Amino acid sequence: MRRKLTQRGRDRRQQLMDCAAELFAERGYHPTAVADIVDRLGVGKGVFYWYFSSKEELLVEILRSSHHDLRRRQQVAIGDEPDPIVRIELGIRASMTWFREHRHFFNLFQFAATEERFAAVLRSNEQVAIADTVRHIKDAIVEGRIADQDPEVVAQAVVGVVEQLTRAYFFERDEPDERVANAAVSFCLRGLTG
Amino acid sequence: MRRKLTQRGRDRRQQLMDCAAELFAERGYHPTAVADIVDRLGVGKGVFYWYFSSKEELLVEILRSSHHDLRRRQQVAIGDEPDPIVRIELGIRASMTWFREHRHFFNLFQFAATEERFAAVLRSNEQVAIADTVRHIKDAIVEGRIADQDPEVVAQAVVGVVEQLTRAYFFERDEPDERVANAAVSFCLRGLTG
Amino acid sequence: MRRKLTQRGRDRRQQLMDCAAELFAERGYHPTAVADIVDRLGVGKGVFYWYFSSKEELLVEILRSSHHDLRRRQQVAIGDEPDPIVRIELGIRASMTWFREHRHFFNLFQFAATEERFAAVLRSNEQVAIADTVRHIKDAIVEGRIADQDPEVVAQAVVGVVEQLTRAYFFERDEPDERVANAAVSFCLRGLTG
Amino acid sequence: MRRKLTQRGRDRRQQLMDCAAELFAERGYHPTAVADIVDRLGVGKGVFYWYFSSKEELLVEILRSSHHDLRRRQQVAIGDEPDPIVRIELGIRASMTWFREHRHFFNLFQFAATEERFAAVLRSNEQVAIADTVRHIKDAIVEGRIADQDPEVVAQAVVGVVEQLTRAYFFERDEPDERVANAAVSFCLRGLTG
DNA sequence: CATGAATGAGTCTTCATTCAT
DNA sequence: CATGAATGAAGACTCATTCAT
Repeated sequence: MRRKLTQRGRDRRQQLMDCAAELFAERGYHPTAVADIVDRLGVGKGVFYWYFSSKEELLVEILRSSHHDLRRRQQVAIGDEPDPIVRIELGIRASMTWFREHRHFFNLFQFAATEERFAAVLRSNEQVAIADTVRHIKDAIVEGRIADQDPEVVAQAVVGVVEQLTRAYFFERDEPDERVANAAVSFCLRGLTG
Repeated sequence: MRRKLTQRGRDRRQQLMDCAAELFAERGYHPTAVADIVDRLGVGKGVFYWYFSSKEELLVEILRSSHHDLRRRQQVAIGDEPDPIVRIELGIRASMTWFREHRHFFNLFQFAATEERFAAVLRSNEQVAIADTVRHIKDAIVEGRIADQDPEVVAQAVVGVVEQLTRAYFFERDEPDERVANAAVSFCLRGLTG
Repeated sequence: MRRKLTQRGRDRRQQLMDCAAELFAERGYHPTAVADIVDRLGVGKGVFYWYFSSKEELLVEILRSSHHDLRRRQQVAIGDEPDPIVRIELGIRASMTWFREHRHFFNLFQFAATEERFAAVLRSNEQVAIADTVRHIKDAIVEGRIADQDPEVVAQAVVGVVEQLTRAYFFERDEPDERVANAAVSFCLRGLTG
Repeated sequence: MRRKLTQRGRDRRQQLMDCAAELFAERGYHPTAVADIVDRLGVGKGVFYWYFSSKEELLVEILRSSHHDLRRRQQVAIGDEPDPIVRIELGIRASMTWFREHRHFFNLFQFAATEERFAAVLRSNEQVAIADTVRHIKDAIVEGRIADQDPEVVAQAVVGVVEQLTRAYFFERDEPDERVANAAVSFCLRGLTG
């Protein structure tokens, strides 16, 4: 399903992905029919299959591209900050901000984790995310800023905190950013440094 | 669909729930057909609809009953331990052990969170779990064992750490219990106490 | 798709096959939708998939079972006739009679030959038919009734004559049996004996 | 859809027909999409509809033009041979050679016979072929070379033998020409002459 | 002439649910 | 209680055909 696309083609493809991501997040992947997606865009069903070979492929693409986007955001936020602890903090805040602006992806990732064919994509995304954090943690250990511990395990713990607080406070209720982000940062940093 | 069941009836019902939970966890809720469930048990479709009024109700029941079971396990583990910090630790360890033995529920909870009709059940489950932890945290704050902070936020953080580490190390790889549980406990306690 | 069927079930299955065979023969396999078949029987679409796992499987079953039927007819006609030449003649006449009564299968076989997945079934059917004829021819050769020649090749020639005359005179026009059957028999016997 | 075509246009058109004939023969008419045809030639869909008004028309054209080709071959082979029996023999051999070199058409003719809209074309083709043979047979009867019999019926029989042997030995197995062609000829001539 | 894009009716197939026996 | 059978709406996907560029 690699096709040479004109600009118009690339735009359409993106429209489909955006629209689908929203619907998937709202109603769930399975309850959303391909017809729902194309109807919302006001195009024929054929359009969908011109750009994606299946509904499954579509979700995989969404998963991949959104992860790219999140990661780009983190890297921008971190810039070339020299202090590893601060880098972790900036990463946490950037992630929370991104999720708040893209809440639909949160649900989508959650769902993707539950079916093997999608979970595989998710795992490869998560590996990248963990590796990024691990790098900062290792730096911090080397600099003696935090205790010597398995960097991967604590990286996972940090991810867990961020995801849970994001879900609990941003989506289910509608809390102001700051307080929760601060709490996440301080819990994690204390967890890391002891 | 409240029926008076004989003992045999209650057993059948439980069989259906167990079997369905496994299948749902393996393949996902939607990809699992009612036919798959009854086929695995070698019974007719009528049996299913004798005990449950719909596939949806079945999942709701599974969600409720498994949460009950998890909570019972936590309470047994905690017993009447007087130290709130220790109670938190025991709760964390009990949860991780339970999930390790019931990994299929993990996936199931994850999925349930993604469709509103099930998410409601999950939220009410989670509220209970958070409330339990919050109680210990408040006690610890009162006793001056940990800093004064929003107990609910940190309770959520604890849940996030437990879930993420469980998923990452128990299911995706196959790590020995102890090391990960220890890491979870120490990260959380440091996060709490600073 | 092996299912234990009640008598009612077996009847339904047969109804579906008969009805489908007619439609396939009239309009062609592809142009006939599964919906056309079940509509004609006045049943729901699910019924079809209760008995056959796919439209493809249905045609394969039709092919197999109709060939069985034709062969049974030949065997009945031949009985225990001792003269191999007469056996060949009886076989030719029985085949032509059967085809005349089941003209729809003729078309169906013809179509089946054009798509590999069905052609395979057809080939295995045809092998049986050829083997039957070959047996009589060999007997005739042994008895010195016909010249020594490759029995399989002439068996194929006989089949070709029968099929072509059947098609040309029974279906496209509507000739009285006798004359054409006689012509087929005499052409073939002369072809065999020289 | 009669267009004045440049030389380049005529070539394109022929390319499309050749390519389509191959695909139709390999996979069948219905399973072959117009997209498959143009893809194989590396052109856009517009090209196809420039030269043919529909997929159906394309097959009809293929049928017609291939029959023309086969007939031309027979006429060349027969030349001005004076002996009608030899003319029949030469016709049989030419047909078998042509089919061997154009096996894809064999399948195609077979399919075309199964759907009325194409069968009509085929019938008119076949009438011509039968008429050709009938002419030779009549000549042979007049010359007293073969018995007086319905020339059309035996012409059909001859066609049947040729087609069946061609299919059975040239396509399904891969026999050397000569032996099978000889067998066809001698079976037919014996069938004719008695 | 040619292409990428679009259309949308039509196809096969699935599945939650119901029901006669 | 249990089963084999049936229902039919709904879903994913296809494809002949058309059209703007």
